Amino acid sequence: MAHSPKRKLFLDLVRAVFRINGLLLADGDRMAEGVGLTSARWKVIGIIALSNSGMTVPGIARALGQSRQAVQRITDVMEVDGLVSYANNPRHKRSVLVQLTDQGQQVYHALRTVQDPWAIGLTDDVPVEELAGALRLLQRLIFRMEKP
Amino acid sequence: MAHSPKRKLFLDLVRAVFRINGLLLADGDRMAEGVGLTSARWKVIGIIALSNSGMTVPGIARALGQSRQAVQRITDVMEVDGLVSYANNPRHKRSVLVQLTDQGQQVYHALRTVQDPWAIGLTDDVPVEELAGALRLLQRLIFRMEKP
DNA sequence: CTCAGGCTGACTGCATGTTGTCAATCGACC
DNA sequence: GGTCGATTGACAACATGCAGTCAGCCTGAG
Repeated sequence: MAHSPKRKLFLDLVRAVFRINGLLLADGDRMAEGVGLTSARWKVIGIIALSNSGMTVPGIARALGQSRQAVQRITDVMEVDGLVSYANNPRHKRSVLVQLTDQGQQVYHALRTVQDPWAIGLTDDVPVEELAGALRLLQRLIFRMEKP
Repeated sequence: MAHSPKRKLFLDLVRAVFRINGLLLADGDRMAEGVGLTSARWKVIGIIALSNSGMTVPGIARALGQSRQAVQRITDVMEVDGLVSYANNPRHKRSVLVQLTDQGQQVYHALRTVQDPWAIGLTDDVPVEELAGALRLLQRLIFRMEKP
C-alpha cells in the first residue's frame, strides 16, 4: 500500500511537473532573450495581451495564480523598459490599469513567431486526445488544490 | 492555424503546469513546515532516502534535473540542521557523499505519514489510466526538451 | 607516465516567487 | 451618511533557482 501503483504514478507525476516546469522556464527564457525578456515577463505580457482595456496588477496575479507582489515587481520593471504603461482606472483610484505599449505589442507578436514553431515541434506527433486528457487531469488536480 | 485546437491545448497545458507547480510547492511547504522543512528540502531528502550509501551533490542535482549549486546550498543548510551528514567518498576525494542522519530519517518518515493521505485524497477518484496517460505525455515532452 | 578535458566545490550576482506588514482606498451593509 | 471588512500599493525579509567564474580533483587517450 505504501507503494501502490497509483501512489507511485502520482509521485512520478509530481516529479515530472517539477521537471517540466524548470524546462519550460528555460525554453521560455531562451526564446525571449532575443527581445530582452524572460519567461516571467512573457507570462505577464501574455495575460495583458488577452485583455482589451488593460488589467490591474492583482487581476494579472489572479489570472496567473501568483502573488500580486511578484507581478507588481515585473510590471514595474517593464514600465521602466517601455513595454507597458499605467493608465488611470476609472473604477479604482489607486489600482491603475496595466496596458501594453506599442513596443510591448511588437515584442509580444515577435515572441509569438518564435513560440509557435516551438509548440508545434514539441507536440508534432502527439495526438490531440492525449493533450486534452493530460490537461483535464492537471486542471482537476488544480481545482482540488485550490479549493480548500 | 494560429489558434489551432492543438496549439491552444498545449498552451493551456503549459499554464496548468505553471499553476500546479506553484500549488505543489505551497502544499509541500504546508506539509513540511510541521517538522521545520520546506518543499525544496523535502525533494532533496526524498532523493537521498532512495539511495543506499548516499549520493553526491551533483548526483542529487542530476536526479532532480536542477543545478548543483541549488542542491549544494540546501544540503549545506540541512547539514547545519543535522538532517544530513557528509561522508568521505572512496571514489572521489573532493565530492563527498550526502547521507541522511538518524534525525533526517525520522523527518523523512514523518513527512511520509503526511504525504500519503494528501496524495490519496488528491487522486481518490482518478483512474490509474488517466494518471499513467498524463505521466507518459509529460515524460515525452520532458524527453524532447532535454535532448537538444 | 603525461596531460587535456571533464567534474566538483566555493563563491557571486541576479531573477523569481512567497509571506508579512502597514496605510490608503473601495464596497457593501446598516 | 457612516462603518467595517476586503482590496490594493509599497516595502521588506526570505527561500529558491540559474548562470558565470575559478581552482582543485579525476579520468582516459596518447
